[in-house]
Amino acid sequence: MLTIGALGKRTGTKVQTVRYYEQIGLMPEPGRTEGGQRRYGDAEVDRLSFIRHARQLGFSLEAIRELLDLSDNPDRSCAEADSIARRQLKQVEQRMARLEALRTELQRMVHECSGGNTSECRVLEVLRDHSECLTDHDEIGA
Amino acid sequence: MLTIGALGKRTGTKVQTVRYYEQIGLMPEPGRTEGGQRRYGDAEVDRLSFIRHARQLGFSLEAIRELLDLSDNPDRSCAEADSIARRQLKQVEQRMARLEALRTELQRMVHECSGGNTSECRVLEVLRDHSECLTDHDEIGA
DNA sequence: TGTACATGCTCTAGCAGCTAGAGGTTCAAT
DNA sequence: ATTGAACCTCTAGCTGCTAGAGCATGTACA
Repeated sequence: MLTIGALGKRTGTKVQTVRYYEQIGLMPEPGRTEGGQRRYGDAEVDRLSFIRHARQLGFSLEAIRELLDLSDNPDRSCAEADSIARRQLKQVEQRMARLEALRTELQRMVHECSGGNTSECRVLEVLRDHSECLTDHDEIGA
Repeated sequence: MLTIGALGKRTGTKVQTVRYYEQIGLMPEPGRTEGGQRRYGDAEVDRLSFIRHARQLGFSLEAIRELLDLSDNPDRSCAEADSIARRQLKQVEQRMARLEALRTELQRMVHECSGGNTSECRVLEVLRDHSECLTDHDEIGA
């Protein structure tokens, strides 16, 4: 049986985060010692690893909740998990496209800066006047 | 003179957001009517446009605070603004690299999924077992 | 058996960057 | 004078944690 600290170490999760996951119902309420300390077994290690791994892949906690639910019910259709993953993939691709545009704009700003004082700074000028931009980049970056 | 709503429309900013920027000191406290409503002039339109544009390029509010400060002092060195922009560019590039790795992993998961039920779902399997991954992706996506 | 001290506990508040709602007032047009 | 949209302040909520206060437990060693 593992303490919460040991569980955290095994899965690369902070203790506070484990308790947070329990609080929002992602992790089950574990058994306790007489003194009230949490003790975990292998199932919890697996579940938390799953969660962390999905987080690393950028899945939201809500998406992870769904995935865990699917994982707990082996008879349900794989198509649901697949669609969650596809949704995530699409999000990642959209973000990349956005960042690509931002990078171009930032590179242009930086390359055109030639020193001197701020009254003739290209970086500030571009920020002051949107019409100098090549792309739209209407939505917030990232 | 513009109302807060008109200012918002001109700059593509929600009214609440304008008030929020005022609260955190990014926007100045504007003049008021006798009844207590905010009224804005051209300077505020410019300043808010600057802020929104910088946000669209992904700058944090703290970075924007610095940029505005530089913009308000035309005698200071352009190098500072340049370095803020370079920092932002670097961040964008790092995020892109991270997303690139995530995309690869997600594509692999999705492509290997061949239907059926969740007990043999590749998506869930990959999430369960990190050792199946090609990349490290240790840090949280995005 | 005593004691030290790392680790555990709960509870609350904070981070970015807004957004939404309650409950009330002002402004401009008719 | 009246309507109704837009304004006001204040508070709380969103995601996904993280940090700290103040106290209790567990374990190792003498």
